[in-house]
Amino acid sequence: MCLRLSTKLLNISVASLCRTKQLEKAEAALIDGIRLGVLPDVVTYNILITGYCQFVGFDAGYHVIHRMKEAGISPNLVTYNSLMAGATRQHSLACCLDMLDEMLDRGIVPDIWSYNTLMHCFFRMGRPYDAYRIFSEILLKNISPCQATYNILINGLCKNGYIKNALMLFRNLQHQGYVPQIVTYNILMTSLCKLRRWKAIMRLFEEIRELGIAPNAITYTTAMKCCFRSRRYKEGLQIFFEMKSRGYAYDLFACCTIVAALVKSGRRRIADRCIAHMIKIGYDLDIVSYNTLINRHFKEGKLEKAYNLLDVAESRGLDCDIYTHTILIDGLCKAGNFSVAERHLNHMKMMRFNCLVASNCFINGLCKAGYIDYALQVFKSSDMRDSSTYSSLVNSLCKQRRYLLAAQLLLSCIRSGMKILKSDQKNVIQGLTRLGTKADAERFKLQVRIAKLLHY
DNA sequence: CTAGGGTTAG
Repeated sequence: MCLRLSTKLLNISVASLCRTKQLEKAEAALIDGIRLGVLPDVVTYNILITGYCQFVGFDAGYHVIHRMKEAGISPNLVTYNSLMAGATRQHSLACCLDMLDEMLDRGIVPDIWSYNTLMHCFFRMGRPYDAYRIFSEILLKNISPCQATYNILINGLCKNGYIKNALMLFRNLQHQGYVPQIVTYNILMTSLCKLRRWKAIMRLFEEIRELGIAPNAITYTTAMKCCFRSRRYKEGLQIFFEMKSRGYAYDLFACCTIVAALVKSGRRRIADRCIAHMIKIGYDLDIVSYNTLINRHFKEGKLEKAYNLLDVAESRGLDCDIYTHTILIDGLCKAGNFSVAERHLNHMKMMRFNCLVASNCFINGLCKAGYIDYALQVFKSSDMRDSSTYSSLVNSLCKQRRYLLAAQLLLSCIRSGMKILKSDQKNVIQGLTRLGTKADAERFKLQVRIAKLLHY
């Protein structure tokens, strides 16, 4: 009895250490426990597995199974569910399926969480149809879906571009008496933010209040970000103040959101106050935080400071990600150092990063500096483009009054199935008309109309 | 124990 109680205590301590990334201390606690005669049980090992999967990787988590066997403990349902979640976190469908197989081999019957996680994995891999097949399987096997099942489904639909369907599902479920959780609202708000559906987001935000559900830190951060994205800085800051008054001390997520928004809108002094606060609290800064800070220096043209910070991040063992590289390239362009920027862009391509945004920064930078012909050359030699690539080029072509070429580019943008900005279209039409080639303007309008009909 | 938030261009 006494021993069982001790194991429970051991588990609580190991869990809190694992949650806070202190895996070495967790291992030490385990050894201390054994020395005192407190034996770890299957729960202890499951907690360790979750920790290793989260902070080291799936393989490290899976390795714990061997240690369990040495200790004479058999893995259970939770063990495999945790490993499936770990595999999903690092986008390994193969490992996730392996864990399911291994589980079945051992005669363990998968529960709703095994299916939830598998469904989540398919969604994360960009395979919504397979994910949906898992959902059907849940229903066919007569396993009761839980709240999380629907959250994963709604989130997966959103992340795979089926936001309308997700919203429809959400409303249907509500109609059937399903009470959405704050998580569900957070998921929908995040997805609508990407579509810049500010009004729809604020309606959801209101709905949360009407239903009497308490918003959490995630809800506030999301709503705040939505405001900033649609350039409603006042509203965004208001949400930030409300968040503070509700007792949500700002965490790294909120800090990064607000600092990035303040830097973007030129409010550097308030941004610095926020950064100072962030550092005072003593957060363990991660690569996203460093990216935010590095970007802040680049925006002010302080390359030296930015590079120093980059060194600090690397010396702390953090890996630069796609954002770091993109921020660097953008910063170099803003400082007029195009040759180094281009070298870095090529470096990124070699490392097989997705360079669309970085390439847009480069092209946009060239345009802004007046090197439009070079920008066009880069554009033609690359197949990475989206509507904002076209927008940058069209914008600066208009400034140089090269409206015919701008018109051509806009048309090929539409013909590739991408949307164009109304303002760009207006700009080109006005330009063509002003140049006295009214026929060109009329022809362009017609061509746009036809292209839109054919491609939307 | 599993589901939701932050950073890049326009």
